[in-house]
Amino acid sequence: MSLYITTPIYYVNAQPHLGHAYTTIVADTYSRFRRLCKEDVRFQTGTDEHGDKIAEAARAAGIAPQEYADRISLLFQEAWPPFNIKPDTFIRTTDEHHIRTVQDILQKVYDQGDIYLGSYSGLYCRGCERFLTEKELVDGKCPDHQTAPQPISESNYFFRMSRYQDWLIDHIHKNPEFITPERYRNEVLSFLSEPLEDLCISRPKSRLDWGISLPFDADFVTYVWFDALINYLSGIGYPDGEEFAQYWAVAEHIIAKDILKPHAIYWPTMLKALGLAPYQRLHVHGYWNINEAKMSKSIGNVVRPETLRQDFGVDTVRYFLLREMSFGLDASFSDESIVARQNSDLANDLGNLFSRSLTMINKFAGGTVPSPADLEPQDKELAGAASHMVTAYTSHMQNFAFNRALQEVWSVISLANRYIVTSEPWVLAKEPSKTPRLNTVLYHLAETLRLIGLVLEPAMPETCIKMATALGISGDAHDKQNLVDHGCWGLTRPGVSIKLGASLFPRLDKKSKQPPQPSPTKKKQESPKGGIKEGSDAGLVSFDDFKRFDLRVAEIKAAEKINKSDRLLKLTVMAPDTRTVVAGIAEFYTPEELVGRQVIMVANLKPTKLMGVTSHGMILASKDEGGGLALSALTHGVPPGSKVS
RNA sequence: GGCGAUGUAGCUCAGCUGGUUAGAGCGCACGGCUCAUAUCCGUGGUGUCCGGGGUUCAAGUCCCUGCAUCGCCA
Repeated sequence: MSLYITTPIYYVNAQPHLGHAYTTIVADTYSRFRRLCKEDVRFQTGTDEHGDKIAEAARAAGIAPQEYADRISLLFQEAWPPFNIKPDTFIRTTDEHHIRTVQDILQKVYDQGDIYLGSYSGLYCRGCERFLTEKELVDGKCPDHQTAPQPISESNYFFRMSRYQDWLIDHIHKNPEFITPERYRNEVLSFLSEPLEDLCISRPKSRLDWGISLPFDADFVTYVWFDALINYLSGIGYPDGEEFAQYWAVAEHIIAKDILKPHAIYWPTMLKALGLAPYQRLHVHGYWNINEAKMSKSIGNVVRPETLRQDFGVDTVRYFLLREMSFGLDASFSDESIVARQNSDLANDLGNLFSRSLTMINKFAGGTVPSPADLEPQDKELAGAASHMVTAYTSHMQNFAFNRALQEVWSVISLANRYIVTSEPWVLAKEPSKTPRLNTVLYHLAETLRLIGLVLEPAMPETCIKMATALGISGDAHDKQNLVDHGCWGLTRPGVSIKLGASLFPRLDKKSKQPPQPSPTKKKQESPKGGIKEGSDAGLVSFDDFKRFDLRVAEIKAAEKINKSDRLLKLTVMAPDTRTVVAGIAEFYTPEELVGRQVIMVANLKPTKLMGVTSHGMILASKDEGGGLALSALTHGVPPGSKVS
């Protein structure tokens, strides 16, 4: 069996964040798992580089789009190796080969009549240079430019997606695993219960020229999906590459839920139009919330994978992400929870089991794994549990239930810790007559650890190398380990020498209780020498605490009363991003006198809904005894978004 | 507005096709051990299983309804 696994290609309008890291780590873990099953795996990731957001960002940065794309793409290429992730291909939509493939496919689909010229109409904002949806409008105006968008219609090319709707519904019904988990399959089916509209796949070059030219009309470029999705084919050499022949039939895509529709609807219909079989499975995962808030640039709580890695180490991050999220559902990230996982699961349970077992083999058996003698029920129980772990783990991994697969391993770790307590090797070691019994116990521990180290390899490759090395399996022998040949009990050869090494995982100091919403960019490691006790001076906060507040200068761009409220005003501020803030100042200021003012805002306050409007920050003001109110202000104007400290 | 999901211990969650005193991990309290990374093991408590109604001999589990949160669509 082979496997072709992909992550989405990441859009180069942002740097890698926790979500990218999760998808990619899942893909890598699954790749490693299938390789551990002796299968042939091809793993692809990459970057998506065309489109108006990129053209715009490049313009803002004063460089060419290609240069901009090169820069950000490089950040993605460099992000993965430190996590022990080595994709077989890193594809870019600006690759020559990709561009040619997209054009070939467009021509083919056009020739067979599935692409036609039609007209597209919508509300167009000249300032934004794009169509806005009704939802984005504020009082019928563009929130960024305060102008009413023009209803215009323009010619564009469309893909006849609707033609394949019935086929797709049928395919999803006949293949229950086509889209998993089931909730997303249901969502897609529900969407498909309404007639599909054809898909607009072009943009006139007069508006956007950063894209792939349509081969049959040089006045247009391809828009988004007909470019991006095709990476899955161009990356393996469609139409006549050897790898395409080998891997397309076994393709599985991993995505986050925000791009479900393109992958579950556009992509299969595109493939059908091309006369290709659809992919095998689509695995859809949820979002990581940060301290219960959505991760977003405007809140300023974006978590960078590299920061995490430096703070916690690769395998702790990999383990945490796989263990904490139930694949398909949202999960929440916080420094506290990752510290808790590291301490309890990794340091106390696994690390300590490993350390105490090896120490005992070293002390009580001269540093070699002894031969087991007669078995007692508890030995059989442990061996049975370890064998069962391998099969249960395998089936959970197949189903993308990484958290459950890991739980299976931890139930054996916990059993092994109990096994030590009940068999008391340190007591056995004191009586020479008990040596055979002692040897049996030590052998069982070594063998259990070998199997644990074997199955944990996909999730924690680095740790497993350390474990295998300590147990006398090193280098080449370790690389050749697999579940098929080495997944059963009893393969450790008595007499093999163990090597003591450093602890697998250090225990981390628990940070003192924190209110939610710490600044995630902050380094978690305080100087251990600092020694300042927090909370000992009632009412005083440390400078570190203060630093967690992100205070910014916000310029008020628009203000309006919120219906049904006497006190609340809805403010649109620039800091420098545009965001909505609700302030309880309507009794003191009219909307008109506020526009243009600069005030001080708490920029990383957890968003909250007031009278139905979500507020992303808090404006600072002072209320005097007489009931008056004065807004915070600066002595002279500064660039919006400047930091206040 | 339409469709759907979710609501279970302080926290995070598991509870398949309805069936004995509702579970796990973390946290907390107490006890034990000393091989080990102040680790490990044992014991313990708390739950109107979101509210209300219904079906059934029996409902956290099915049906209706209300509330809350979230998602998709419009």
